[in-house]
Formats: sequence, structure tokens, C-alpha cells
Amino acid sequence: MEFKKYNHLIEEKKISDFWIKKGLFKPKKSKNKKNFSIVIPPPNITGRLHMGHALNNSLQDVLVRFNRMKGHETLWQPGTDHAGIATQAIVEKNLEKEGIKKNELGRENFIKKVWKWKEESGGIILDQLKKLGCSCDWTRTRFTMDKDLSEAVIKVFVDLYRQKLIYKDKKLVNWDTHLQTAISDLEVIQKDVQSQLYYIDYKLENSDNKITIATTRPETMMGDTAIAVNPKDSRYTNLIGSSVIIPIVDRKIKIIADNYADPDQGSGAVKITPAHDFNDYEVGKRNKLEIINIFKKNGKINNNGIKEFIGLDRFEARKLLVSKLKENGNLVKIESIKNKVPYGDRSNSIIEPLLTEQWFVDAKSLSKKPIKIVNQGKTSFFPKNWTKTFFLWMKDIEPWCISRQIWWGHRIPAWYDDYNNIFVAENEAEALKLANKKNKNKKINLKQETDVLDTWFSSALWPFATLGWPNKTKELKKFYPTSVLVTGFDIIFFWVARMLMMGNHFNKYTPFYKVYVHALVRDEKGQKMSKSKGNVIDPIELINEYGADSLRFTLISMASPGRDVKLSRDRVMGNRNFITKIWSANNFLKLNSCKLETNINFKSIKLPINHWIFNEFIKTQDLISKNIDMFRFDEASRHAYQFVWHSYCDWYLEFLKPIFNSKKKNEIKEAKIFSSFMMANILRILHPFIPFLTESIWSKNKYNKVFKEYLITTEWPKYKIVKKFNKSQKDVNNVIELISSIRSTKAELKITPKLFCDIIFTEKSKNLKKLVNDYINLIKQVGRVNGIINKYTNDKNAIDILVLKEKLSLRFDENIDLNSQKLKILQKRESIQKQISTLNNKLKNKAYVKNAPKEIVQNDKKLVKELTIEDEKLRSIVSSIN
RNA sequence: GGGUGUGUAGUUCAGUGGUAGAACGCUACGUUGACAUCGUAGAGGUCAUAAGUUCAAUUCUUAUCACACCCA
Repeated sequence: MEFKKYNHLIEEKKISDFWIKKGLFKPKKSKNKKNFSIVIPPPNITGRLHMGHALNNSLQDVLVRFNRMKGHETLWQPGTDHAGIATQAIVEKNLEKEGIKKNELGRENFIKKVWKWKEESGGIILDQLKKLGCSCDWTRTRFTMDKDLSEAVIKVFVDLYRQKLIYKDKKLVNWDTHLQTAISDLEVIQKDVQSQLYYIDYKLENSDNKITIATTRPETMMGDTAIAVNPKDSRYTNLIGSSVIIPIVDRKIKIIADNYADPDQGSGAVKITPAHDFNDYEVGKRNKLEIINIFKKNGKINNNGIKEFIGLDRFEARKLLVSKLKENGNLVKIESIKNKVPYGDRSNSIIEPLLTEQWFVDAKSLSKKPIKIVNQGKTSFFPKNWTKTFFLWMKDIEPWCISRQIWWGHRIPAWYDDYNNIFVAENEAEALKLANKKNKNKKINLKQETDVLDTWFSSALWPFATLGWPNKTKELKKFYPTSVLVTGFDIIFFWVARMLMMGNHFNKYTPFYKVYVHALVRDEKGQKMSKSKGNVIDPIELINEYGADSLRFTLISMASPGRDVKLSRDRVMGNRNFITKIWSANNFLKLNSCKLETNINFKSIKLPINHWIFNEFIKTQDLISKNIDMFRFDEASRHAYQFVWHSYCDWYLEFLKPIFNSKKKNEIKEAKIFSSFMMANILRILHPFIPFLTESIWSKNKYNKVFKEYLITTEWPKYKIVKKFNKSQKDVNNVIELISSIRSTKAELKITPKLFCDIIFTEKSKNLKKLVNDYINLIKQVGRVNGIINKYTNDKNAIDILVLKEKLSLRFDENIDLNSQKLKILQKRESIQKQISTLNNKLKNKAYVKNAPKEIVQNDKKLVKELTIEDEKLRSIVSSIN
């Protein structure tokens, strides 16, 4: 009979549609009244599924499916975020292709275009997650710009403002001149670059003396308001307080003393430009220096610059200024150095510190509660060393700049009157009320703040806003706090910390009990995947080629704590083979018309191999369960793989064959039912890892009739080890060892495996003899044995071997060459004797016998005895070969 | 500069204070109508280096080296 191959493309699509159509991803009232919930880290609407997503969501799905099967009422809350800057940039670019400019379109119309784009292209990544098998409750899909979520954002903003935890301030911020918006310090990437360090002479006023400073940004000289030297730097003490002239710019500034100047850096004197450097800004504040801003918002020189530079881009200005310095003889030297330069993570353009008015969250105040919560273990990180990283940042947190000068996002609910008074309220009507109170009897003209909020501001509310907050919904009651957050370490600060701040501020409870932090997915050489390196593996491509199950199983099995996932195509292929193996094992059951029609009555199970496989299964089931609970996905999947392939397929199915070939009707019947029963249970324990294949086989085998459920909602197996089965479990393990010994002996003797042999007992071998007799039918077929010869003949074609420390002889029908075997035994003896002697040396050591635990010493003694006996038996075998 | 993590078989990784494991790869051989996307057998390790603690260290401590990441 020939079977169809498993077609993952067809099956996965079919099963996925089926689950969704039947609504099986929705939370289902639980009998045990326990709840389990996860909120998805919302991918942004411009995103496409990459390996990081695939790993992140495969792991969540394991947890979700596992807990659903455990009978908990389970919600996996999906959704996307609006990615303010990224989305605006894409839509803007698309419009430009049509010749439409954003500013001509106007704010309102532009936002309409963004929504249109979102409806058309913003859901792709969610469809990709469905393809991966994610069992989110898709009917609850949320978007950070949804009406209710936006209301939550506004409420949070207003509340925090009233609590003075949000404020407006004029500060130096990270300004992206390309996007023309402020960004938070987390969105700035410090990159190592090769730069030029310019040494420039500033002439002292009324003197021919000069002072040399070093800078990588000569153009900012136009904004210089001092030169700082270290008060302890004896080279300059006499110059403190005197004035110098900025070359080219021709403006007078003072030399001041400030500890910021490092005598060992450059010349020890440093120019101070408070408007364009964070450190200089502090120096300026300390010394009450003037602040001269020389840049426009697009990075071009403004009217504060010298005449011929106005309107030049910052880099052109630098070039021109350097050439002028050279001409004038002010440039001492240029040094090539490595330094860090700030870049915007979205625009990849150099960030300019710029003095502007922005909105800030008092992160310091909001950080206190999360620090406490994590300290108390109410939210805990796994692996736990991330706690330290979290604290390090949290305890040294800076105000969070939340305003963005873009259009797409939550517009800040603040209104200004003509006198620039600020009124923060949930809507304009409320703001007007406030304004009326303030400006009695005056005519009021309100204008809303044009800035929008940082996307992460709304993401910070994700765990409760998606559940209906601020309304007291039943979802909020049931599923908040969420059970676990699964995320990559790269967004611990961006997202996790901020959710902890907001969650703990606005709710009685912390947003999640546990945070499982997984690693990065890299390529097989351990390199970060990036488009520029061209080593990106597209998960969708792998899914199409090998199936979602194969990809999932690979990622899950490689998710060891604290280690990056090094993914290669070969590995996915290997796991595809595992999928195929299960499929073909099921074909074997079908071929033998194995069927499960009712549940199993364990008392009626007689066959030792069934006892064996069952107890081995229980061991596996418990290991998987325990390991998933401990977030050891790698271990869990390893045990599953090991059991299914090497116990069920390699041995159990082989042991079934002699039974199916026999004429014992009762045994055949039991074997057919029990093998199916075990298959059903295998499908159950594998389901969280490889949901598609398992559900597909489950439905084809009609197991839902017995278990009254689809696989996805069936119970996680709850069976316990049957003690009565222990004897046969041990026996079958011994039979396996015997058969393995026979096989390796044949291989060592270079006898074709095809050949059958006889078993002869040459000495008492009481236990072994009984075992062989009891299991002779299995041994005959699986071990290729003719039978047992009870009479010992000194046969030249026979060889003695040790199995389970007892001796037995294998007799072959053709001449055998014992020499290779002899060599093998001699090697074995050598290793045994070495072991014996190390053990004896240990036992001679009085300190060891005195200090080591008794069991250990006892065990050593026992081992010496056993090894000595084994060695003696091997010796006699060798001598018999002679 | 500060911090974190990782060095175990050819590769990717588990693991343990007291006999070193898996998967993939490799080699040889193919016997059974589930499976060649397979089966059987096998080779392969000074557990990064050094010192210390201990009766005993691959495991604990410290230092060094290498690599990766985070923060400044």
C-alpha cells in the first residue's frame, strides 16, 4: 500500500482556517477557574515577519496552547502598533511617488491617507502570524490608534499631567534633522565612526598668545560661548577669566574654569557650545553662559551664524569653516580618531542636540513602583540576570521625551490660548472650561498642540488598554495581570520597563507576573541577520518550503536560556524529517488498521510492550510539562523528539510487527488499540510545538470521537505511571539492550545483518535466560534470531557475549572471524581495568573514605565488584576464542 | 571606561561537585511492504587557560585569554 506524502502547504492552510472558523482560539470557560493570558508584543503595522517575530511568537504559542490544553481559560491578545515615524515615512514616500507633497495635502487629509494605507497593508504581519500557527484570539485584534485605545492614551496623559508627572519644558533634546522631530534617548544609537579631530587656535584678546582647543565639530564654533579649562590644570590657571576671540566668527568669549575640561584630552582646553552639546549645556548652566543656537530644524545654519554661512547645511558649513581656518592659519593640525556619533534609529541620520520645547514624562517618579515590584518578585525576569539590566537602567532613568513633531499618532491633548497658557484636558470642550476659568470674561481662542505622542507611550498601556481599561471590563478582571510577557531583550527599556511604569501606576497590580526574555536569532555563523549583509532568512520562505511546524520546532528547540539562536536551513530540514517521521508512523498504524474507538481500560492491557511504552510516555509527558512551565522549551522539545522517534518509532512500532504477524487475536486487538491510543497521546504532547501536523492527524484518525474534542482544545494528558507496568517496562528495556548487543556483535564480526543466529546459554545466566524465553517472539523477529539452543556444543561458529552482565553465546550458520571481536574485547578489558584501578586508588585514599558520602563510597565498592566480575567473564571469553 | 553573557564532540547546543550527553554532520553497512525526508552499527571530547577551595572540580571561587551584547 502506498501512502500520500504529508503536504504541509495544503494541510496547514486547511487546519488554520478550520481553527479560526470554529472559534477555537477564543478563551473558553475553564473548569478549574484558572486563567492564563499573554499580550502579544504588538508588531508595528509597517512590519513584515522576520525570524525574531517567528521565535517570539512560536514560544508564546507553545505557552498558550499548552495552558489551553491544561484547561485554563486562555487569552492570547493580538494586535499591532501604529509606528508613528515609520508609518508616516512610508506613506509620505508613497505619496511623493504620485507627486503629492505632505504639506500641500494638509494634516487631516494626510492622516486619512495613512488610515487608508493601514487598511490595505497594515495587516500583513498578522496574516503571517496566522501562517505560523499563532492561536491568538483574532476577533480581539487591537491597534494602538483604535478609538478605545486612543481614549486610554488621552486619559493617561491627562491624569499624569494633573499629577505633575507630565510637563512641558525647554530642554536640549535629541533632534533628528532629517525627520525634523525630537526623539527619546533610547532611539539614539551611538555609532563608532572614524572622525577628524581639528586642533584650532583661539587668539587671546589684547595679546599675541593663543589657546588651542580640539573639536570634531568646528562648525559649532559659531555657537561657542566659552572655553573651559580644568581649574587644576596649571598650564591654564593664569588664563582663567581672560577673553579670547573666536577665529573667523570674530566674537569675544571668556575662558572659564570647569571640572568638565579634562587635562588629558586633546589640549586640555575645550570650547563650550551649550546649545549643541549635552555636556556643554550642563557646563553652560553651571557657569550661566549664554546659549546661542545656530541651527534651523533642518540642520542648516540660522541667522545666528556668520553671514556667508547662513543657510548652509551643517556639513557644508564644517567644510567651509575648516578651509577658512586653514587660510587664516588658525588650524594647527587634524587628527584622525575613532569616536561615537549619535544616529537616529529610524532615519539613520546624525542626531543634533537642539534646544526646543517638548513634553516629558517624569520617568524617575514612575520608576519607583516597578523597581519595588521587581525587587519583591511580583514581576520576575527569566533568565533572571535581566533583572540587573533592568535595574541598571531604571535606577538611572532620565526624563522621557514623549512629544514628536509628526502628524501620525495620538495628538497631545493640550490647548493653548492666545497668551500661551496651557490647558490639558480630555477634549477641547473640557479645555475650554478650564480656559474660561482662568481667563474670566475674555474671549478665548484655543489651539490644540500639534505634536503627537511617542508610539511607545501608547504601547506602554498595551496590557491593560487592550483589555478595555479604563472601563472595568470582565476581561480586565479575568486576564490582568497577564501571566507572562514573552519578549526580546532589545525592548526591555523601550517597552517592558514602560509597561511596568504605566501598568503599576494606573492599576492595582503589575501588568505581568513573569517576563520571559529570549535571545536574538542569528544566522548559522552567529552573525546578526541584516539586509546589508544579505544573510537574512525569511521565515515565510522557510514555512513555504518546509512547513510552519518544522520552523516552529526548530526555533523552539533552539531557545536555550541566555543563548542566541543560530538558525540554519539544515536544522529546519532536519526537523521537517521529524514531521515526516510522525506522519509515516501514523501510516503504519493505518496500514495495520489500528483504531481507537473508545477510551482505554488500563486493567485490560496485558502486552509488556504496551506497559513499557506507556510508562515511558508518562515520563516524557511529565518532563515536557515541567520544562514548559520552567520556560525550558529546548529541553521540552528534546524530550518529545527523543521519545517519539527513538522509543515509539524505533522500538515500539518494531515490536508491534511480530505481534501483527502472529495469530494471537487478543494480542493483535490490544496492540491495535493501544498503539492508536499512544499515537493520540503523542499528538497531544506534541501539539504545542507542531500544531498543524498533530491536528491534521488527529482529525484524520477521528480521535475527536473518543476524546470528544478537537486536538487544540483537548486536555493535556493527565495519566500517571502505572506501577504494575514497571516490571515489563524494565524487561523491555533489557530486551532492547540484548537486541542492540546482538546487532553490534554482528557488525563487529562483519556479518551481514541479514543473517539470523541462534542463542545458546553456555552457563547459568538465570535472569537472562528467563528474559529471552519470555520475549522470544520479539527477539526472534526484531533481533533476527532463529531460536534458543539449549544444548551447548563447542561450536566454532559461536561467540560468547556479555549482556546485562550475564553470558550468552551467539551461533551463526557461517564461519566467522573472531579476531576482530577478540581485539574489541581486549580493548574493553583494558578500559574496565583502568576504571577498576582508579576506583581502587580512590578507595585507598583514607580522606576520601572518611569525607565522601557513604552512598558514594558504597557505590564505588559495588562498582569495583561488578567490574571485576565483568572483566573475569570477558577474560574467559577471550581465552575461549583461543 | 562600566556592566552582562558565552567558551563542552566536526557543527549547534544540553548537562553535572563523584562513570561526559543529544541533535545535525561524518564513516561503514543495508535486513523487516510506516518511513531512503529511512534503518543498523560506529568513530569522535585535556569540558578555553591558569591558580585556588575540596577527599574529589568540566561543574564552585579568582585571574587571564577569546567572542558577543548592553550602557556611557
